[in-house]
Amino acid sequence: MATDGESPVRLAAETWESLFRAQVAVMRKLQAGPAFKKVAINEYDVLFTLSRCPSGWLRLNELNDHVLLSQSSLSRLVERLEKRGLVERMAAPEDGRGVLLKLTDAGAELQKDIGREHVRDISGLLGPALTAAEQKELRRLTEKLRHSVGARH
Amino acid sequence: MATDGESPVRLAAETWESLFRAQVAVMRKLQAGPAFKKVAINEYDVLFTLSRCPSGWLRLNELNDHVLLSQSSLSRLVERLEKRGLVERMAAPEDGRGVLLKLTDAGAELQKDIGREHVRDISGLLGPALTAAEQKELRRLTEKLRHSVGARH
DNA sequence: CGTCGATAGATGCATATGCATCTAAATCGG
DNA sequence: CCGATTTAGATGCATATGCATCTATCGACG
Repeated sequence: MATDGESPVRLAAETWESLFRAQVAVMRKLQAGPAFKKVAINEYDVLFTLSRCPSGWLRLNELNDHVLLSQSSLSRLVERLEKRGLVERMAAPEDGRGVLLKLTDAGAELQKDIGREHVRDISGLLGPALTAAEQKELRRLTEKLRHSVGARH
Repeated sequence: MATDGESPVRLAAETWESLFRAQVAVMRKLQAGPAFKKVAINEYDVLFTLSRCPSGWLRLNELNDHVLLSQSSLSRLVERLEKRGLVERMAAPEDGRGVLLKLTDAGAELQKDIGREHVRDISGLLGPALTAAEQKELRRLTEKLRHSVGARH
């Protein structure tokens, strides 16, 4: 009946704590980069997500699942991006309540510019920290975690 | 000269993306719990960090390294906690500029209450998602990442 | 010592965020 | 088909956040 000296609950708490702190540490560095003088990190996240969207158009509520922001905050964030000419709104054709979003050309270009720098910064932080195999394993574990958590509706 | 079809830079970006999204997904669930009606998650984080501090007292600037908040925001967050009687301030004895922080009894009790529930929620999210071995590996990798990132002055 | 640059925190001010609520459109039940 | 419920998004309002700046202290150096 010997245990490994650590309860499952405690292990989960420590794992989350460690994941969270790592995220804070990396995020701090990334936010400090010069790219995020032009757009806040949440705003960039929206531009990035739109850039990955195959059809180009994305519903506001789908976007909201992706981002750590309340519905109202996202609504206003998008309003700001629209005022800056970075995104375009359109009423959803199949749902009169819905709003579709798309990057403008200026938005797509800005995303690419910042994205390039951002990716370089990320690589500069993760590269020296973890081997390629470790990064792959970390990616696998966090994907698994995300899908499991997201699955419980 | 065959590669595995993925550049190091791209791998790092995907790894970070995955880590970040997992953090968002988990954080969303945790924030929705009833515990965080009483204190915001950042506020809880401060109470938690103070509760782990061996001497009980912690410098404000050390606390700031831990939390994803600007110096001024932390200053005001602590001010709020003090007004609510959850923490106590003291001038640092060895540094006339510094401020030391400590939980009050009420603060310690609140932290424990919320902490219990929080840990249960975390366990409920990570437990079904990852095996114990996977959690340990995730903890190891994120610790390694954090230390590497934090190390660069 | 006295001056100068650096560091710890606090504060004014503009902006971002979240909660509660509102409107409009879709969906459900009879 | 109509009223009731649910869902998507917008908005008023209070609060939280960040940037720039200010004050006070520390530490280095002449």
